[in-house]
Amino acid sequence: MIRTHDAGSLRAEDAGQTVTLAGWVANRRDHGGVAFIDLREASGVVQVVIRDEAVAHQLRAEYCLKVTGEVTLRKEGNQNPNLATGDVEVVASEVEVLNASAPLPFPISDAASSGGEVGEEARLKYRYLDLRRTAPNQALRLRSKVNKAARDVLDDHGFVEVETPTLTRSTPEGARDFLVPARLRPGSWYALPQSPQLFKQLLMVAGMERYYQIARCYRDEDFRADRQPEFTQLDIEMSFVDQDDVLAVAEDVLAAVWALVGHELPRPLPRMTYADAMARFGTDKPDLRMGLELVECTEFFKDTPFRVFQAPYVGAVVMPGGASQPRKQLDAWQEWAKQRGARGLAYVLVQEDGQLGGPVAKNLSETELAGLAAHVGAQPGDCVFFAAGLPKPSRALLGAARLEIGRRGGLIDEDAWSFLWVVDAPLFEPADDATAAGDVAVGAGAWTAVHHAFTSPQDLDTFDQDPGSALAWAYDVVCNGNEIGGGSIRIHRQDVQKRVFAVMGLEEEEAQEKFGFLLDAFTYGAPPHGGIAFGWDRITALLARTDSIREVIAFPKSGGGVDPLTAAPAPITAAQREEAGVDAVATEDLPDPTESA
RNA sequence: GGCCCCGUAGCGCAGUUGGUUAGCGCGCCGCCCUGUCACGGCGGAGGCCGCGGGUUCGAGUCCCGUCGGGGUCGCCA
Repeated sequence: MIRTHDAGSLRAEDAGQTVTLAGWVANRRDHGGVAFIDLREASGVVQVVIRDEAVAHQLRAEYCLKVTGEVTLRKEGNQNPNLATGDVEVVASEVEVLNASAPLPFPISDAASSGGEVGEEARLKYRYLDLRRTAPNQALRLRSKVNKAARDVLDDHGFVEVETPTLTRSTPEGARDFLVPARLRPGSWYALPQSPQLFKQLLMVAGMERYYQIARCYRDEDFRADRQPEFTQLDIEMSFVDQDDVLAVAEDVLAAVWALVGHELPRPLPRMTYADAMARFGTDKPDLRMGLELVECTEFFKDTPFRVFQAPYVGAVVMPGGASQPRKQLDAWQEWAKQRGARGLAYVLVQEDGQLGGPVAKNLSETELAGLAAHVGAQPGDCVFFAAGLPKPSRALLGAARLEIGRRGGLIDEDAWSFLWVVDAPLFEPADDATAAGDVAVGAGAWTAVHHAFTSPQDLDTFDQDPGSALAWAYDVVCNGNEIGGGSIRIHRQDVQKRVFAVMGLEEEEAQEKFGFLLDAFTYGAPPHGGIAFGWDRITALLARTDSIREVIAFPKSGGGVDPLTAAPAPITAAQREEAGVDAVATEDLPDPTESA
């Protein structure tokens, strides 16, 4: 090693030692005859005193230096309490410039960051400089610790870490695949895995019994703040388990990683059924850092004269203190609702005298006016928002309104951690729901899998008699309103799998074509198994207290899937096209799985 | 794909109702400075106002288009 000591480790008791340090110039204060350098490296910062003006004068920010000198106690009054090393300084006897630095595109030193936050575009283009800065650097170090914590837990539980292919076969489920041309088989393509789902099930057939992997996954979809084209899951699968076993291991992992930020997970984590979550919070990932539940009003309005409320579902959410909003703000709520695809957001204002105001009130009956505030739990001064129509979209709107109310009203405790399991998810949803929404429905039947096609029904005897109300052994874990993991107990019996495919209208031949290798594997004594996958980027972002997963990814991509640093993706040469076989004409077109008869 | 916001010096931003030479802070360059730690002082350089078109006597400013970035809805089993 070039250095003998870590700069950030020097303390008063090191005084008198001669040390050699190596690091970067974080800051320089040149006084002519004496100059001070804040030398920064991974362990921290220490002040270096340089008395040779000729040496000090040429130094600039982010020069990479080797410094030899004596650790000395700072004179009384010269200590810097803001620095861990603030009681000492290193008086340089020799300074070697290991490498000079060009002028920086943006400030790196924390002290120099007075000119405001650096834009993300600039940061990502020079990510290697961005990562020299304290906060981004710490985020990656945290991620490393998170990985280790999870590995330690799983290792203790006898898990085997297995790597699965990233060049694999396109399967028709889920998102759009990233495709890679196969040079040796012109016209054929690999797909990058959307998750290791099929492989981890094969590993259960293979007798690994307990598998995990910090797995990179690829989905070619439009981006969001919480989405990258490549992202990471902590993927887990276990044999001979039921739901409680998987949940227990998952809680062990979560407890270990949250312990890194000093939070003790309340175990066991609370559980809520999917139906409950939807009814009470309008979402399958409720944020329980605030109260304020949706109130079911369908029954209350069953004889209503108000046409809008003569609907299969009417629900409400109360905005505390919302009655005093100016008209302009109430109009803004309408705009907000319209942007989410709703017609609007009906509201009633509970005046201080208990009378109901707002445009909706005059459409309601005497009885309704009399009982409404009590039914929804509104106090004088509150505003009550309503949604009416089909249950699912209406609840979704109210659920979103609930969160918006929480944000605007500061009702969310930003320091809190709220975890819960959402269990008992439905096995199927109506396929036209999914297709109407643009989903790629697997199979041509009336039903499509909510989780995925290999998720086990809870009741193996009756699930196909009434698919709409069949429950699955499927579970999601939610933290502060984010789905941070989800999984299921899988189907391990071929007859059950066939019946599930049948409900989804998937012909046997078609199923064989698409998942034949998995179905074949299951014929050889596949064990009962199940697992879970955690959204590792989101979990790390939560732990780092940052909103964007880009902050915890070393080299993230920006909006259009572009890496601002390497400028990938990039055009290829004609020779590359030719060699890769990109333009090879397929001998026969495969049928489009989205076009169903 | 829809909607919203943002593109002005290396970075962060201001720029009035359309008006003459586009500013501020930080950074950068030069000189000075022996106890600073957001050091300080003096001087200086640096702009196709994202790009293209239009309106106008005149556009950073208004209009249309386009590109890039961020957010959001759709989408993401």
